[in-house]
Amino acid sequence: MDQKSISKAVIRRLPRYYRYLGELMEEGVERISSNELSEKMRVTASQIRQDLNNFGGFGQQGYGYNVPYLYTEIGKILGLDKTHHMIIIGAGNLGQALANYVKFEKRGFKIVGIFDVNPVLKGISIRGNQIRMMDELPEFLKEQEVQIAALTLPKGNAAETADFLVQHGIKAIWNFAHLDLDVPEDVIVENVHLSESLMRLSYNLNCYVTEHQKNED
Amino acid sequence: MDQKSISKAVIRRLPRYYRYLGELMEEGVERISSNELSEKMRVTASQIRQDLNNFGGFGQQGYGYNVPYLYTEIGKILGLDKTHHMIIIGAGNLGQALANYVKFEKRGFKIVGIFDVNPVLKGISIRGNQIRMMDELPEFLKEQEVQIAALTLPKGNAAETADFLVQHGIKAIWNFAHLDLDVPEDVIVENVHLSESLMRLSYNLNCYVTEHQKNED
DNA sequence: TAGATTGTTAATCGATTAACAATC
DNA sequence: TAGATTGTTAATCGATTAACAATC
Repeated sequence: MDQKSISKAVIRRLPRYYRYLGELMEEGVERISSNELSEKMRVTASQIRQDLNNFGGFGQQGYGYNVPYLYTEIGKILGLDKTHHMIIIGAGNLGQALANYVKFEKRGFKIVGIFDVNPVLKGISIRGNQIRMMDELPEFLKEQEVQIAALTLPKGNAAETADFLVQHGIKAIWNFAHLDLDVPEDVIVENVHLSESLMRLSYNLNCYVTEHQKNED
Repeated sequence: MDQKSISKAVIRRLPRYYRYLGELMEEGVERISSNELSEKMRVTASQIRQDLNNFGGFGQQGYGYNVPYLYTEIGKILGLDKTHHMIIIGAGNLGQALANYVKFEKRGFKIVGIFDVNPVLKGISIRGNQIRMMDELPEFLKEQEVQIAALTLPKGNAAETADFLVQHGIKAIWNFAHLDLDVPEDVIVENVHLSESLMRLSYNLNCYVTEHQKNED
């Protein structure tokens, strides 16, 4: 499976397919055609068929797609059939919010540790995980297998901390800090830049107002 | 200014330009060429020039771009020169994390209210904002001008609450709930789907492992 | 002026959509 | 079998990159 060659645009859409199929399953829907799904999701049926066929023929001519089967298969593609161990670096508000977020665990993302540099936070328990100090991290990573580190730190310490994580074997960083991390090629970074998202919202708000005013002139 | 015709890909990149220009300003850099910036940001110089020229000629032949000027102009395009009033709907962990996030206010996003349905939370103060009950919202929106509502609710109540917000005049929703909102055309929705982001990370992790194993065979 | 670098047009590349033959 | 719907190829559309004339 040469998954590497699949375009980012397709990957971006996969979790959304997964979500809609999950909902259909909850509704007890057994099968769906690309056409029906296209109406629900407001994308073209063509795109759905193209996207799915990157990974193999999940459908059947004259029938459509079997919902539970397709759901499971997309889950496998996304690696949701495996358990991933995750640590959270930075036990501020956002870090704690992530740590409290129950649903991740349902999808196989298990939070096994929370770290911070602030001694005031030491030992505070969040859903069974006591906050640890950063200097315990190297030892911790020797004992535990951890695939993912969520980085919820102020910009100032983030670059340095990311280096530290990489040095100690972390291969994937879920980056909430407002900077682009510079990591080796084999380390995966997924960015969540909340402030950029908010700026895009603001841009569109701006647009609407100007368009609106224009029409009134 | 027919901003409506500018592609989403360009808008997605604008906040990143803004961030880099801000950093350059802090470093005291006065001017930068598209070439220098392209090396820093790891995009093509051509793309930078194309992107910026969607909004007008900010540069000067033979000189490049004036950093503070360009920073200000992109800020204006993104609407960061205006103050936006924001309310947070859902005072759970994520809602509280957003409410505590100081930096938004620096960019002109002022949190003026936090709402929840859980009476236990009533009156708790977060950075000067007491958590209010949802039934106070209509009154509140009559008195205050609010542009943006951040929706940090469980999926179950989100659709209904979004309708409620729209009915009471909210024109932009920053949606953290794991569903696609169905709103009138003139209402802006900006989605932050954390679980989808995590799935993309997981996909790439998966990929790397398989590629890696393949090479070892 | 000469050199540098933009703004902008043209060429390329990739992603989306349309069409239809294959097949359940 | 006939109807439905996929998988897949071809056509279109849009976004990115390259090239270069304009100009500071």
